[in-house]
Amino acid sequence: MSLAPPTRKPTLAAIARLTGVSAPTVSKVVNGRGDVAEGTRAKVLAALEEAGYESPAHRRNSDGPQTVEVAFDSVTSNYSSALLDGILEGAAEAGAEIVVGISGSSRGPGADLDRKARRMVDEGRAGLIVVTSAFTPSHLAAFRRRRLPVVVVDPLNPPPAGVVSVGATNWSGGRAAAEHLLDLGHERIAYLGGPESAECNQARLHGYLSALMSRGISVEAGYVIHGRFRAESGISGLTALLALEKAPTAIFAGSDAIAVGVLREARHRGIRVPEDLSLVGFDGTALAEDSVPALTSVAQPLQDMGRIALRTLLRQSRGEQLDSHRVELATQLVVRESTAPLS
Amino acid sequence: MSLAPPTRKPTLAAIARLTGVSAPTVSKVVNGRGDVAEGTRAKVLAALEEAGYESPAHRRNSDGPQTVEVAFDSVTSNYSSALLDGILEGAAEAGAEIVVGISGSSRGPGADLDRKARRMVDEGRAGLIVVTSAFTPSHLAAFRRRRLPVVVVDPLNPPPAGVVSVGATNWSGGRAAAEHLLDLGHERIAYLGGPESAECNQARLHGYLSALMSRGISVEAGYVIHGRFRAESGISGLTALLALEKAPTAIFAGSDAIAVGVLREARHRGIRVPEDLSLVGFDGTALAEDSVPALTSVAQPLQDMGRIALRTLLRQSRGEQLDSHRVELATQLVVRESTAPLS
DNA sequence: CTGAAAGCGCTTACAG
DNA sequence: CTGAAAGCGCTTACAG
Repeated sequence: MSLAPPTRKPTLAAIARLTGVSAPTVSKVVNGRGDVAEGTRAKVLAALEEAGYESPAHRRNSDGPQTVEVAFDSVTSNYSSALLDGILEGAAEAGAEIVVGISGSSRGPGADLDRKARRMVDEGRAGLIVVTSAFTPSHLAAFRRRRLPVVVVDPLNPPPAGVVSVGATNWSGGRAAAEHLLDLGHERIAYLGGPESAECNQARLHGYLSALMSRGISVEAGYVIHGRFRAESGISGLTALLALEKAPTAIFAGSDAIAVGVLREARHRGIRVPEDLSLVGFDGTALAEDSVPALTSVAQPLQDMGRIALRTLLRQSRGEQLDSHRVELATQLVVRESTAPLS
Repeated sequence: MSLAPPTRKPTLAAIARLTGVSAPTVSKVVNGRGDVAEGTRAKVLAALEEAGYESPAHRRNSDGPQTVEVAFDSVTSNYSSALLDGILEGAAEAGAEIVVGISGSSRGPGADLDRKARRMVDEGRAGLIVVTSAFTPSHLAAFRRRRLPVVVVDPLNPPPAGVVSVGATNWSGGRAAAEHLLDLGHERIAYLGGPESAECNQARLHGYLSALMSRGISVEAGYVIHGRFRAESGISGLTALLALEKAPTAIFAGSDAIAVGVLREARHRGIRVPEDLSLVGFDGTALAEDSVPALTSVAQPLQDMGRIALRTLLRQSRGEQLDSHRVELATQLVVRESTAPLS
């Protein structure tokens, strides 16, 4: 039985003694080296956590404000801007700082990822917010090994179990959009979505499908088209829909950007919105309000999503237990000028 | 005669060898301890400087990538997004990192500023990019004292001598906009600008004035109105212009956002653009392309401006001499649908 | 995959 | 004031 030692900052050697492994092995775990048996790693990680060990890299960065890294796929969209605005707001409240980067979507995840995680530890990042990008098990491994918290906003794929994600009620939003069109008498309603595998896209699509099904309406062949969350996909999507034998009378677009593309192509072809074609967007950014006609759109609380993503990340970084691994904020259908009763 | 040693970072021990004192003594000098003879201290300091020794404290901020801080007044505009995109592009090229913040425009500059500069030094920032904000002599003092380089993009006021600024050829752009309208036969041309004191606004205004003057056309009273670079200023501006005895037949707006406001208010009032009113914007963001009718606008190369601001800052931070304290990139008038001959 | 041994750069305590 | 010696916390190279 030993007296509690004067509480000093635990050293690497102390952790070694505690776990019964050597100092070099602890060093390897701390620095995320690969050549450590999983069992050993787990044991050491637990002791590290328990004792509150801080690596030199961590230590030297932890005296200033916390720094959170944000990886966007692109920064030039109203969606990204609104989200960034919310993240910055949250950071200002928490006294944290934001480093912005573009996720190099060109390269596949690999050794690069490991380097990125290592760099982030070296620079003392509190964690990473990933926006509209894929988050794979190999990401998870690289970040978890180094105890870097991650929050994913609107992930492009279902993130591995245990990864926190923030989004909106995409399914209800999709359902609300379709119901609005159904209520206006439309039955030939198409869906022009983003990347097929994107989780938010899937949810919007299935919300739409469920609304149609519950009214006993089946979706025509060719009425569901996937692309990217960009105006170009709206242009090509409308073009494809008009080539169908039975063109739709209404379109639900998976994002405002897509809807703007539809609008542009419709104008180009002399199709009047909403007289000839009703159109609903998704996101509720300034784009929806500014376009002509103003877009009926399912609004996401993007600023709040950004703020909450930041706060959730910091909470994880402080080691707090989270209530949930998925935060979903309410969407709201905002009716403007781009939808009208079927004539 | 010894061969040049492989250039590694000089260690404390190396400095000791160089000066002929012991390592502990060098350590004392580096850490500013008092118990060192003045002569010894001087000798060691000189060697430290000469060899470019970096203390662990210093090193912790300088071994990673360079970090540049960017202060926006707001991040939710196409203007800011495009600029940020360029800045990030430049940072990726240079291996630098970007910390984004919103400049707290609410508080006046004071002791706060000094704190900010001090914090930036503590965190080892390479410098600061200021976007569309005021940069005053007291900023200059706070940053110069700490040898922190600063680059101002589209400053709201003429920055103090010696501060580097990046912008576009606003005067020529303003002149080009007005000449385009004059060429279409318009003579009653109003200017709806941003903040009166903003340098870029002044340049655009005077470009416009010079075009009118050189055709011997005088500007009606009330035809020049200042506001903010926001849609609201377009709405209020058009309202004010329509209340004049002689309403203009064409408007040159100081930004696309202002022009979009004009467009919205015009539509609201049943005024057709360009049939009843010709309209030219400024910036050439996605806003201009997406609005209906698509805006004739003076395009600024915002991405390039961002990239160049970043590169210029890093060059300063490396101590390179700059050729010029003002970098100006070319603007270009892009004619779209919002302008037509005077009928 | 593990750890004894050697080593790194720096600091401390203290004898002179 | 100075520096030989011991020590700190951590990492590296490498034998097993």
